[in-house]
Amino acid sequence: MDENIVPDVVISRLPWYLQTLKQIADEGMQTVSSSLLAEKLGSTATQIRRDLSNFGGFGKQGRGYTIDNLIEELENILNMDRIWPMIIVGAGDLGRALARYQGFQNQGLKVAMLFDNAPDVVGTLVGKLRVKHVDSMREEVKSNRIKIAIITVPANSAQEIADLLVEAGIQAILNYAPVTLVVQSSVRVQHIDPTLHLQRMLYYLDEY
Amino acid sequence: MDENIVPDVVISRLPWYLQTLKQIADEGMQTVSSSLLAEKLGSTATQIRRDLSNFGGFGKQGRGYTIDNLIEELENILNMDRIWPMIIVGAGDLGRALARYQGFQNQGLKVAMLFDNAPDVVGTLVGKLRVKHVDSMREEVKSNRIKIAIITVPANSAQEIADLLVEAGIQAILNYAPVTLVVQSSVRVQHIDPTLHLQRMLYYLDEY
DNA sequence: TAGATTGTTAATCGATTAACAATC
DNA sequence: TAGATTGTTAATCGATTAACAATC
Repeated sequence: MDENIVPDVVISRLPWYLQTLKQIADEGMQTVSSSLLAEKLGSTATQIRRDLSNFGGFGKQGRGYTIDNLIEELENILNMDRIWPMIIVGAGDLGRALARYQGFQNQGLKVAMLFDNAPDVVGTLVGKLRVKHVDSMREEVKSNRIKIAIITVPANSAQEIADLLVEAGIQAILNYAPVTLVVQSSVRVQHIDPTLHLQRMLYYLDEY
Repeated sequence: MDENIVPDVVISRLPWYLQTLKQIADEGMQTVSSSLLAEKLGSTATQIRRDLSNFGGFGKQGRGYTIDNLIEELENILNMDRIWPMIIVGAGDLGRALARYQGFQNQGLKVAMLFDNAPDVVGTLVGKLRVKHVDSMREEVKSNRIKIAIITVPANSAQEIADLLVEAGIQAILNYAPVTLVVQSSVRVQHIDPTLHLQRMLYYLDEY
């Protein structure tokens, strides 16, 4: 009973499927075949079917998938049956933009608190959130059992913040600081760095 | 003469290596072994050596790699020997944050222009850039031979903007809109979507 | 020279794709 | 029923890892 582990590559594609399914639903469709979905995603029908089959048979032969049903199944798989409170650490341009971001709505996610350490920033209002001091962060994370943190502090303090967060019980980190964070393997880290994404594409650019 | 194609997985790791090498250089070190670098990256020595060997032998047996030299080699491979001008489309919270972002400095990248279509935004100043109207975008991209665009417009207009950009000659798109863009295969797209990254981690979270 | 570490080959592992019987 | 499309098995493809001779 331990070879039922679903590969992380598969997991990483589920939110992507979900996003496009919701879009198709908005367009008023009721069902999709794996091949239609593949077309919208720039993926392949076989891969989608194989990915989904890790979790059960959600489709019907000859008919495809009921969109609303598949959306619900994916949301359950991804633990989106509740709203996960998140904290943002760093109330700079990016941290504030993320605090105001509307895109987390209906995605099982919600920014609950925003922290910084600059005296002139702490106490100011960002959207509906008042910036709290980092000194209170450990306690807030613990007592509210918060599991997810978004780091938008400068590169040189990101690791320190990450250590503090992990110690306080954070299990998932979305890191916007341009450094590779080192954490214990039970903690998930996703690194978003525009520079890295752009440089990766630079390689393929024609000279002019 | 066509089986010298380096896999994209390898290319995607080079900016990551570069980032950490620069960091190590800042700490005053002169050389690194693949195993030390691997440790800093949470990668493996073998993978680093194999990745680099796609481009030549940059190290010396028994000694490792000269950091400055390896940085230079990677920068050349990634076409970072010049500064690539980029445009940002969408001057919302995120677009403005990116326009002011200092992290593109010394990375071969520079935000050259910022576009929007809202009358009350066009003409305003963001950092040192004045927001231009989207109507002039096609012409600006063409005449300045700009190859890279960052899209931060709402989901429902992202595909339309992408089509326009590709037609104007853009070859690389960093997409922050929460939709999968469909473009011809000669154009590179990287999708940055905090929701997708977060949901991917949700799967692994403990219940409480 | 002896020790360390590279670059590379061969072995392993894992992920994608093709194909098709099952079935709506 | 006939046609369409799933879920799954087996084949292929590609990427990672192990191991070691070459060499600084």
